Amino acid sequence: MKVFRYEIASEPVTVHVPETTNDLDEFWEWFYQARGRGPIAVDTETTGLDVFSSTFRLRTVQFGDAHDAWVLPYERGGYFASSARDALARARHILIHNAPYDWLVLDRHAGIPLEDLAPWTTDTRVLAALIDPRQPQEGGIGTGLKPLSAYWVDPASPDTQAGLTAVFRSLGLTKETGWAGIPLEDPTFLLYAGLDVLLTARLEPKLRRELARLGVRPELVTYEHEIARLCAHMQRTGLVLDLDYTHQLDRRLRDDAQQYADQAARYGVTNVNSTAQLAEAFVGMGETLTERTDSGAVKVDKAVLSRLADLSLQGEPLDTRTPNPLAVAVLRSKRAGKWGKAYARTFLDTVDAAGRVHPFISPLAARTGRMSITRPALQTLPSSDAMIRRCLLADDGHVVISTDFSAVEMRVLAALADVRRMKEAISGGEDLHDFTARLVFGRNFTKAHRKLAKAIGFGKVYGGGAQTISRQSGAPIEDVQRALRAYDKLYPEIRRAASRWQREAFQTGMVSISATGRRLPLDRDRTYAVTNYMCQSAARDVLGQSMLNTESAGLLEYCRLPIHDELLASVPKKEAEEIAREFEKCMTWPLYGVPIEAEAEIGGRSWGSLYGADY
DNA sequence: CTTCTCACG
DNA sequence: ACGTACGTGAGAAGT
Repeated sequence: MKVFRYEIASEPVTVHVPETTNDLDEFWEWFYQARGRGPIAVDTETTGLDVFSSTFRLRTVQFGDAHDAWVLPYERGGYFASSARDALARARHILIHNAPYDWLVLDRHAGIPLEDLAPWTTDTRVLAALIDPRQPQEGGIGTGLKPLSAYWVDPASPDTQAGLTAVFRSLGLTKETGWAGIPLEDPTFLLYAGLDVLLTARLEPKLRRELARLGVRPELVTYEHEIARLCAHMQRTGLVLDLDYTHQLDRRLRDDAQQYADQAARYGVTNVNSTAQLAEAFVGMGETLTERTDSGAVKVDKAVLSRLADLSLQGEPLDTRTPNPLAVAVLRSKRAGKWGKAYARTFLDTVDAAGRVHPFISPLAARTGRMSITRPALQTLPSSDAMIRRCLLADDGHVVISTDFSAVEMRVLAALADVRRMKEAISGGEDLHDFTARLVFGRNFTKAHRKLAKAIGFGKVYGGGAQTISRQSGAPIEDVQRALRAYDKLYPEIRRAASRWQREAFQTGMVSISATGRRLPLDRDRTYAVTNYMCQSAARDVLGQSMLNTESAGLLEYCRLPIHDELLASVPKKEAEEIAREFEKCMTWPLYGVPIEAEAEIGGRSWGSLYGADY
């Protein structure tokens, strides 16, 4: 047995590393005693983050409480691996920091199903995010184990990740190769592996106490763990990648980017992504660039380039001037380059051996509680063109279904601010922006009137003023100001609620979301954003509740991605109609008496089929 | 590491 | 006193 002694918060702690079968008997003795005393912290060390790649390996599984950690060398197999598996199966209450990752590691590489582990897990990262969702750069503690431990457990707690990176370097390894390459006997590796569970075990009671002190409802904590499990479930399922098409697309985009870069080079631009070079070249061609960025540099973005290229932002010819050929080439090269690299290439880089991509779905990523999806960022695929979404497919024999909420943030606003006439309009089934336009501009309102009514609705939800609404919608500022006054008269509850919320936020530095009891920190100099925090966060919880409804209805196996106001699914072709109605039912329910409604769209085999692609 | 740009809801 | 559009992830350049 290897034994390391260390000190956390002035208390001695011990890290045990079993080396023989006899050592494992000692582990089991500790395990049963510890299980009787309370929860057991669990962590894993692995070869990397790419859980679904064929080269991924599970190296160690750690167990611990506040004083003892046990690092089981899973990689050695045999009794070491089976002990880790048995202990996980017999644990009653498990603490994990960032559980979705370890759930999926243990599910895929230790044969412990997510379904068996998740119900027994408390995720300290979830607890921390409910206390303060802000990242360090936003003034929060962050949700990493290191900063949380430093704040709640021991200011001197070691940065185990940074410490290991140093060890990697001394062994001639890098941050990328270190996790796979470091010998299983390395003392720093083993010590730090043990410290992570000791810190997690000590973090949990502190976070629990703080949640109680803040009055956070236990139901919210439970709800967030359920949502985390559903997200992990979707991540495990993943989406089928059309490999042939994606390879072809990857090549085509690379060729396009190169071809248009070559065109740009004829005008002296060697790098289409260099705004400085572009600015210089355009000035040399006699163009005038007036816009500046925040830091005072010449702004050369898509809007500027499109104007020079005589194109609308959607890429349609405007016929207002002679198109600048450099601007046209740069727009095309940049788009092809980015779409190729960020999407097509990332799909191919992350696809597993079975041909599926498994994006990281982070259930509590944004400070409003919104979920985020990374690697690949499937929430941000281009929607103006089906070419990228066309890469992703429903399962064999399935079709895609996308079920969207209808104007969910406006409905949430109507519910939270109790907006009488808005609620009447929604309940009456009338299109909300039509309704608003009719009451503000009269019976014969035009399309432009509806557009302005919609823009004002957005302005309310985002906390914007007349100037921004005017800029965004293109309507003259006077018209916007007049319409805003009429809007406030029509829906007086919005302004009243907004100032009430702002006052609260200013006094407490906090926004509290009534539906779930979530609390969000808001800077005192940004209280204008309070309405957005309310709407965005409550809408996220509407999606969360709807996801739980889909599980209750037996639809979880079909769910693929949550996209803020939409659930993407893959369902058997023959049952698509029926299942689509089921999804709509799960996502249609009243929030404080306001109907939240959703509409399902059935596509073909590829996600792109919902965006105009044939297949 | 910061800035700029661009994709989404 | 006044008004402020919100929230993300990601690539590339430049410091």
